Amino acid sequence: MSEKRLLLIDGNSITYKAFFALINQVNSFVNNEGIHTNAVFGFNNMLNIMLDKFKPTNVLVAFDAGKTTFRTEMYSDYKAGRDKTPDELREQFDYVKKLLKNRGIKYYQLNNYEADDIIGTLSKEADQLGFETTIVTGDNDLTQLCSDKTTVSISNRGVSGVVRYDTDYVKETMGITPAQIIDWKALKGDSSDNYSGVTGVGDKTALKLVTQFGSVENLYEHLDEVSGKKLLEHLTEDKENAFLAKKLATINRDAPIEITVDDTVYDGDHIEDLINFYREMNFRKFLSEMSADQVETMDKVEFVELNSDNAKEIDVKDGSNVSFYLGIDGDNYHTADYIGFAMKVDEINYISRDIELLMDDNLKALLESDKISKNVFDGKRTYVGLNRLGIKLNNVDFDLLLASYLLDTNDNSYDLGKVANRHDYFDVQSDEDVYGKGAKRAIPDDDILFDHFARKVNAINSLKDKLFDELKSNDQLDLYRDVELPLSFVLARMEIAGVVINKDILISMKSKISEKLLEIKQSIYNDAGEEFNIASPKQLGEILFDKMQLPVVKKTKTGYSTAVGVLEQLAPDYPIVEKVLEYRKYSKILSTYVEGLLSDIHVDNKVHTRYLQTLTQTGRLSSVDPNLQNIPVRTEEGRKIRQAFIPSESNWQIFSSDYSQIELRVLASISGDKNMQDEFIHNDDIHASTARRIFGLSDNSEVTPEYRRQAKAVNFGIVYGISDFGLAKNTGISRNDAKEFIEKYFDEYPGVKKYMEDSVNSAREKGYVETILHRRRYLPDINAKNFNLRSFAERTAMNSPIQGSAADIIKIAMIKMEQELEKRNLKAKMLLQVHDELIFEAPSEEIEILEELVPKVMDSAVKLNVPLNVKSHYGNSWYSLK
DNA sequence: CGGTTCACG
DNA sequence: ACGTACGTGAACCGT
Repeated sequence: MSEKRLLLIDGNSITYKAFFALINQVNSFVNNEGIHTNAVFGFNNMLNIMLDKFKPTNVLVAFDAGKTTFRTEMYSDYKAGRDKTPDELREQFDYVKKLLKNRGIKYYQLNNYEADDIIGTLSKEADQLGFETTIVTGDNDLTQLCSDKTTVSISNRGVSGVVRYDTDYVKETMGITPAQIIDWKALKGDSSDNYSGVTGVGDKTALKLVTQFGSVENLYEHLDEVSGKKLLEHLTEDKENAFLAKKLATINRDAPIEITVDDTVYDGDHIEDLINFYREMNFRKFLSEMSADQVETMDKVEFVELNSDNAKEIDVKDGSNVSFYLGIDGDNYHTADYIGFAMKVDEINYISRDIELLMDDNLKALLESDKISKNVFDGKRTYVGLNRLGIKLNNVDFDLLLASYLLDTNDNSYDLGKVANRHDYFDVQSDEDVYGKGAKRAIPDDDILFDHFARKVNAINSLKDKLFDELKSNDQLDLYRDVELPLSFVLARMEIAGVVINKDILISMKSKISEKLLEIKQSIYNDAGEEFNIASPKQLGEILFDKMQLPVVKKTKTGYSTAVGVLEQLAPDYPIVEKVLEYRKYSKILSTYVEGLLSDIHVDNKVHTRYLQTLTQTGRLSSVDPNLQNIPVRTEEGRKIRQAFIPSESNWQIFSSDYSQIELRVLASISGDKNMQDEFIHNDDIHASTARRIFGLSDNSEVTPEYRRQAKAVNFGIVYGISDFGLAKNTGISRNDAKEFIEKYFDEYPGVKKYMEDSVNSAREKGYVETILHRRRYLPDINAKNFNLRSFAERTAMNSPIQGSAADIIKIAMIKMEQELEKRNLKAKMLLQVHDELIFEAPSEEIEILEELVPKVMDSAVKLNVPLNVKSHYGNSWYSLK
């Protein structure tokens, strides 16, 4: 890389691009003074990418000075007819310039000239001085400036994706030199700049002419060589136009600018001003990304290092409140090492790396006390971490992570610093900034670590009142206090309990399946005539569709699709495809479930999953390390995996209860649709009833399995926020049929139709939708101009309250269930939750009790306008539930 | 690290 | 005309 690197940015063009790339969020990017900030934000994003990639020594951003330039003198309609700049954008130009100032970047504009000319003039000087130059812009005009030393990056997708043009690239893609782009534009004109070239000459013809004649001048000297009578006529008639257009298209590389490359030296961010500016703009993202330099601008924090002596002296009165943070080095808190802890008591921050201090009587009693309340970040993590030390965390009042997630499901990072930043609290950094990331990650020395920990407990402590106020004004305090907070500890205890896995079963499955796979693999190689990686969609596609010439059913962005649906269509005619399907099925079972599960077994022969309580956008849980919410059940081969999930004691059983059609029942209840409600109240077969309605059959008539299957698909579609296209694609019926089904459905269930419309309308007005317990999901795209984004938001508006309310219901059931087990002194333990299903282990003699108790608790968890229905099963393993 | 595939509700 | 079913996690490929 050259020592001298100049970055030239077309300020107007990039600001425009940034504004329209983030147009959907224009209303969520508003600072405290009501100024829109989306273009400033997008501009800065682009800047970060270019600075990082190009590491320039010199930078200049050029702006257009005004409407009139030497080009408008030449041609008064130059750039006429352009849409007026929106007010929301106009107000941002001054802030882009402020941003540049604070980032230590020069900018320049010159009366009578466009940004292009400034860039052209400077890049010429830079070329002569031996600079390596990169020009960043949003439009293609500047590609004429490409040279050996100068490349032009054109942003396409939003502002962060760029296409890089250098001389070779221009030659390769267009077959002409960068300078000839001027001649090309002279002939074809430029509609966005509002000048025409030669009538009837577009991109293609212009390119042909330039390739043949080299320049406009040469073309007009050899008009006799032009083929085509019409074309010749047009060229002759529009000669003047062509020469004018060439002048307009030519960037002036000798503009009378008053700066030189020497004036563009880049000296880096003005940290303090930049932080203030980011705060003024509400740019939490950039603030949180700032380097350790930020620490210097933050107030100093005091802390006291704890040791075995002063730890005994901490005296906390009953009725008081402390903030506590337990540092664990990694995601998996069941096994990861401890880093240390911090505790804020009466405005004093106590810190230590010595985790054993927590096990001393004094601190242990404090954490276990039901008289002293605690504030934490991620109570579940803290509970499990302390449990490993034999400490039972008690009386948690505030969980920053949980509260933040309830306020906005997007504020769900497991990094305390990032979450605090999102609530405008900036006196704490993210772990990534303090520890580094990837291979460089390391726990720092005491002084840095203690400072960071002290800031963490400060952040927890400081945000408590603010977040409680916000929960209250959202009407979400009950959801927090009665559901999510108690649930976090129910989940902690389920995770700690774990599930016993019979290793021997998995090991024997492993050898059987491996053998089978070897067999299938050989047979596939035989059919293909060569060996290849069957697991590679690319290689498989080449074998099937190139070498063996199978008909192509569907393509993906990157090549042939080899998804199940595609292969299933081909399977009847091509034995190799059938074998590939077999291979896929067994290798999935082997790698994800047999080998995957084996590698997740702890020393106690159990798997201890982690439920992510603050991840999903709907309020559901998710499960990781291992994911126990997607253990196979639909095919017999896969289902056998469940044989390995067994009770922890002999003579115990696995017991499971699940809600039937909980989402449809929720829909019937919240939509108020009388017809659907009646069907659930009468305990009808809902899919059969739907079939009778949409196919116009008489009441109580037999419903064929095919009709029922289609009606079931429609019911699913309704819950997902239906579209005729989606339904057609998923069921294989025609789009017209799908459309008719949906119309008939809405005729028959008018309450459902109204609910769908109301959901979308309410989302448009409020910007969010909510569940029966006021769980919120914000939908910023609901008013988007982009059809795709908007449609997606609309379907989400219909689906999220349904899926989310079902999640609310089972969460309440879980809390009540744990209480009931305790109250009745049962040995039974709740182990797993799979969205609409709770799984327990219990001594055989308790099964009878559970059969009555669990459904009772589950179906009375929340009072709906329709009954809930719960079915139970039990057996010796998760496989053999009867 | 994004794309594809496939496991679940 | 646009081009989609809702919500997840893990393994693997290939850049």
